Amino acid sequence: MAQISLTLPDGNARSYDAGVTPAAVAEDISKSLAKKAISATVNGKHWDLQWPIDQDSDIAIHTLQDEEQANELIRHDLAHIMARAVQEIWPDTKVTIGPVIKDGWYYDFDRKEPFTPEDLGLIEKKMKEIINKREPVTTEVWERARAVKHYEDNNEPYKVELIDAIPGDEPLRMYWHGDWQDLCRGPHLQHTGQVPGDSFKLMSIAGAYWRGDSSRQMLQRIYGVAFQNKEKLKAHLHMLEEAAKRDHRKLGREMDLFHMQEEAPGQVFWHPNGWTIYTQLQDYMRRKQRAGGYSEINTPQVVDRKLWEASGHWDKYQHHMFLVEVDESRDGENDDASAKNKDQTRINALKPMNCPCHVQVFNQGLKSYRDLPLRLAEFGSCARFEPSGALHGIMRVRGFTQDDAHIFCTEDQIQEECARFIDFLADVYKELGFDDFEIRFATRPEKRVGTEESWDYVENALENAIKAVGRDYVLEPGDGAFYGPKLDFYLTDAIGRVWQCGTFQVDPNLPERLGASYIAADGDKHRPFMLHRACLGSFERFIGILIENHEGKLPFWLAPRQVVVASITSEADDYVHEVVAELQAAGVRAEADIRNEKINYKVREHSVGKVPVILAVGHREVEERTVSLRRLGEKQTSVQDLSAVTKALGIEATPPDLL
RNA sequence: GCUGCUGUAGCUCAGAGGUAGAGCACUCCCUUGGUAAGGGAGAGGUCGAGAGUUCAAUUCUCUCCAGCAGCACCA
Repeated sequence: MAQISLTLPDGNARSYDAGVTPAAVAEDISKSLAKKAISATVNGKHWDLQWPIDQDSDIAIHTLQDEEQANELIRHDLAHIMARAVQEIWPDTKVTIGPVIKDGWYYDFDRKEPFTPEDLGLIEKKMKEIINKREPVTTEVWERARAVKHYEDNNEPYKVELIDAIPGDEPLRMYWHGDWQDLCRGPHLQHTGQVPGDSFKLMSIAGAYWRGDSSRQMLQRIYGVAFQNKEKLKAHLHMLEEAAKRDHRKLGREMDLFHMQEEAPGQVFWHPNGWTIYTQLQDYMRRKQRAGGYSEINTPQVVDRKLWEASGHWDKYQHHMFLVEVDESRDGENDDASAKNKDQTRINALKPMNCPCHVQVFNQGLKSYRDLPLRLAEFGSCARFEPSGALHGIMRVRGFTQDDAHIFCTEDQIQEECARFIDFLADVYKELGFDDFEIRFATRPEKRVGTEESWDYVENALENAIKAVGRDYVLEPGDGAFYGPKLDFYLTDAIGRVWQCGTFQVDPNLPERLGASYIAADGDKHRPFMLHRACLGSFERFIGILIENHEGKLPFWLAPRQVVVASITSEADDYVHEVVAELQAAGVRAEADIRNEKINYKVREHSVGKVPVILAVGHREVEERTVSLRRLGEKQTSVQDLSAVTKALGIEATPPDLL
C-alpha cells in the first residue's frame, strides 16, 4: 500500500498508509488525544475523524479546546440531535434542514401541530438523554438513487427535494447516530457524548418558509444556541440581556422620547424629549450640508400617479405606496365623501422617495453645464406601505424622513463627487461618534440596462474615488441596481452590530425617464447623471441606532435634557431657578427639580432618565454660589463655582461641528 | 404578507364563566432630607374592537386591529 506523509502543526511529519483516518493518526499520537479528538483540519479543510486521507497533507487534530471547530461541530451535531429528539417525541414530524448559524443552529420541521414554548423543555430533556447515550456517529457515502428511495420510503419529501438540488457529481453522505439517520455533508463528532450537555439552550420557535421562498410551505423553526462550555453559554445569555436593555422601544418609553399607537401603525409620535434629539440632529445635518455645497429644497408629499408611472416606481412599487384618491369634483366644498365621482377621481401617492421630485426641480428652467454639479438636498418625508410584519419600533416605519440628496452631474464629475461624499460622510460619522465604517461596493448585476462601456466607466470612477480618499472596501459583485453601481456604508455599534446607513448610487436611468437635460459646452443637450446619496438614511432609524448604541446615554449635545438642577432643601428653590436661567442663557437645556422629594430620590429618577448631568444645590451651594455636579454613571460628585460650570457645560452643549 | 405568541390602570404584570388586583408612577398630607426609591392617604380600568355561545363573557368561540419573535420584504 502506498505511503503518505502527514505533517503535524509542530512541523513533524509521520508516514502512514494511504487512506489513513485522522482518528487513527490521533490514536497513534496518544490514547488520550484519540479520546478527546473531535475533528481534524487537513490541508485547511475541516475533516471528519473517519474520513480517509489519500495524499501527503498537513494535518491538525482538534479537541473541544479549539473554539472554531468545536463550536461548528457541537452546533452541527446538536441540530441532528434536536431533530432526532423531535422525531422521537412526535414521530409524524418531517425533517428538513438544520444549519449552523452564529452562536448556534436552527432546524426546520414540518408538523401539523405548532410547537409550544413548553415543548422546548421537553425537547431539551430528550436531547440530553440522547447525548448521554454517547452513541457513535457514523457516516456512509450513498448512491443518489438509493438515498432518494430511502427518503421516499420513509416519507421524507423534503429530503428528496434536497437531494435533487445537490449537483449530480457530489457524493451524498448519510449520517447516523444510533438508529437515527439524516442527510449531511459533515464533518461530525465521534459520538453524541462529546457534546457538552450543559452548554446549549433552545431559544425560540418561529415560522420560516421552506427554502426561504414565501410562496412555499411555512415550516416551524426551532432556534438553539450552544458553546464549548457552560460559562460561555452563560456569557452569551448575559449578553442577550444586555442587548435587551438597549432596546430603543423600551428606552424610548423610559426616556419619554416618543410613542406609537395603533391608529397610525409604523409612524412615530415624537414627544418633546425625542423631538429635541431629532431637531438637534437635523439642524446639525442642515449645517453640514450647507457647508458641503448642497442646496436645500422641499418637495410635495402627495403626487399624482403620473409622475410615479413616468419614473417607473408605479410598476414596481405600487403595492408599497400609500394611495390617496382625490375627487376633483368636490373641489374642497362638498363634504360628502360618498359623492365621489369616479370620472373625476385622481389617484395620488404619498411619495415613497424624493428622487422624482428632485428631478422636477432640476427640470425647471434650462440648466447649463456650468450649473453642474448641482447638489439638491431635502429632509424628505416619505411614506411607504411596509408589510405589517416588517415594522419594528422606529427602526422600520411607514413614515420617515431621509437626509436625502441628489447630485446632478456629468459623467466625468462622478469620481470627484463620490470622493467628496465619502469624505463628507466620514466627517459626519466621526462627529456623531462612529469612528469607523465599512464600504461595500456593489457592481453590475446580471439584469441591467446600459452599455458595458458605461458600466466599466462608472464602476471605475467609484473604485478610483474610494482609493483616492484612501479607504478599503468590500466588493459585492452583482449586487448593484439594474441601472448603476452603488456604495453602501455600514457602521458598527457599541455591541458589534452592523447597520447600513449611508448609500451612494449612480443613476443614469431616472434622468432619462424623466427627461432631465443640460446644455453642454458644445451647445447641445445632454443627459446628466443623477447620484442618489444619504448619510443617516432615515432620521427615525438613525435615532433608534443612536439610542441603542449609547444605551440611551446620548452624547451631551444630543441629550434631550442635558442638566437637571435639583434642590436638596426647599430653601434652595430660588437659587435653583437662578442656576437654570444661567445655564439656559449659556445654551444648555436645563430643567429645575424643586419637588418635595429627597435628593436620593431625585438623583435616582434622573439617572434612570439618562440625564447626563445633575446639579444638586443645598444650603452650602446657595451661600457659596456653587453647584454639586454629578455625571451620569459616576458616583462621585464635585462642588464647583456656578460660573465655571455654566461656562464648561455651555461648551459641552455645543454641537461638534460648531466647536 | 406568512407562522406562532400576546393585548387587563400611565408603566411592569397577576387574575378568574358571576361586571377586577399588586408594585411603581400620579394627586394630596406629613416630612426640609446632602447624591440611585422617607412615611401616610387618595384617585385611577367599557379588561384592544366587533360578533357569537350562555341566565351571565373581560374570561369560551369566531372575525378584525395592533404589538412581539422569526421568515419573506426593504426602491
